[in-house]
Amino acid sequence: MNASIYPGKRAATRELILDHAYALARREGLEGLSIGALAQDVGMSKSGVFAHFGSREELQLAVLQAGQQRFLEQVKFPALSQPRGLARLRAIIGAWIGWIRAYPSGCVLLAAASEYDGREGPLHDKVAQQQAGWRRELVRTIGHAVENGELRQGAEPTRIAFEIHALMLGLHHDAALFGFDEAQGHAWAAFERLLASYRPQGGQGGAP
Amino acid sequence: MNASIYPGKRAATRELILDHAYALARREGLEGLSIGALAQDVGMSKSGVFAHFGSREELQLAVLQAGQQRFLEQVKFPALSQPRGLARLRAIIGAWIGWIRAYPSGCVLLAAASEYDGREGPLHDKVAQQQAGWRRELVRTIGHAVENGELRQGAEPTRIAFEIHALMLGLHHDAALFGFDEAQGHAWAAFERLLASYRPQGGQGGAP
DNA sequence: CAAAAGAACGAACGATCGTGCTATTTTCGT
DNA sequence: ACGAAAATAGCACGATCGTTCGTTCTTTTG
Repeated sequence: MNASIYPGKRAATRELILDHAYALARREGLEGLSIGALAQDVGMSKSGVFAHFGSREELQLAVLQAGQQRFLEQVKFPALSQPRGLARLRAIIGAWIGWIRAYPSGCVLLAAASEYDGREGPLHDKVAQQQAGWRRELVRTIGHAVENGELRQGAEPTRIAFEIHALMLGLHHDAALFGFDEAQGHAWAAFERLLASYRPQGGQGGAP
Repeated sequence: MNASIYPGKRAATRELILDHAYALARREGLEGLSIGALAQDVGMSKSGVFAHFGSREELQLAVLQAGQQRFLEQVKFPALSQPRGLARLRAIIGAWIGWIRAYPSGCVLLAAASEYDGREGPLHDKVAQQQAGWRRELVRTIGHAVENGELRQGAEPTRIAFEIHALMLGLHHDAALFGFDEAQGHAWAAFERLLASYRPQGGQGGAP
């Protein structure tokens, strides 16, 4: 009998390997991820693991891809149920904070951004593309909020996206080093203050 | 004849090694710093380099210490010529931004924070202590600004320090991935908007 | 200038790294 | 159930890792 469905064994064990690889990379970083340790963690031979990716770099790229998919599934997609604009932005931030709490030892994608920002090669390119893509998503949602009149006319979505992303970096940093709870309070308050200062009619700052 | 002064040869070559180690760690991260590569870079033998530190971990700790000293010399000490409060805070931020521009491939201390925040051991402790110490400095200077009446009474220095630190993390992130110039513009504007929203009488947000 | 002290070298260690190969086992269509 | 095909294991390779040890060169001291 053949109870297995489409994915087949190859894709299934590949997913299994990537699960373990993702967990390992969370602790050791993408650059600290070794095939030997991974194989032992999965319970396979080195060559068995290796054969699924063909090179260490391909494995690392696959981990990055898997991480991105998880991030989008946990942070972006749920927020799509909210109407475009401020509500969706709030949903994204909430889910993003939840994502950071779920991985207290650090987010693989962010760690990779820090590891590869100064080098060149496929890993750098992948990381840069991921970060740029996510930033674009943020900018688009903020743009919708401006179009809706939920944020002041003339507010620069690019600038606001930078500030929001910075807050999440700060939360990630503080949560890992000083504890999540206090950092979360700071981040939420800062986010609300940020929105307040970009509200229509109110607030200050921005272009002179 | 003995023209050499106090430091002696030992301390001198130790400094030389740390110079190269710091530069290497900037590219490869503290965890990617290997004694062999370092020795080749300095022009010494592996064992010669090794003898100066006794272990790789001690070398890494020494690099962290050297990085901290450079950071304080370039960012903190020059700002001490400014009067306590907002002026000194502005000087710190300016110098900090200059520090980030000077190391476009990434700051060793920040990279180390990202590398070791999820582990345990002496390196984690050192990184955590450094970050906590610097945060305390920020909080103190912001506290002076509040005492001076330059920031609104009741403003939480801890919270403001979180936001400012987050902005610098955002600048560091964006500068490395998307280019310094645009990121610098965002960071400066965000910093000024942040100060504006915490000014006495004006602004909004904060405690109800 | 000789003797003591310090610094750097060179070789070697066991371990692990990523990556090829060749068997062996497992899966799957027929 | 059997044979083709895919998946995994086993082994070996050169390289590099951190570390140790004994030797050699350089500096400082009496």
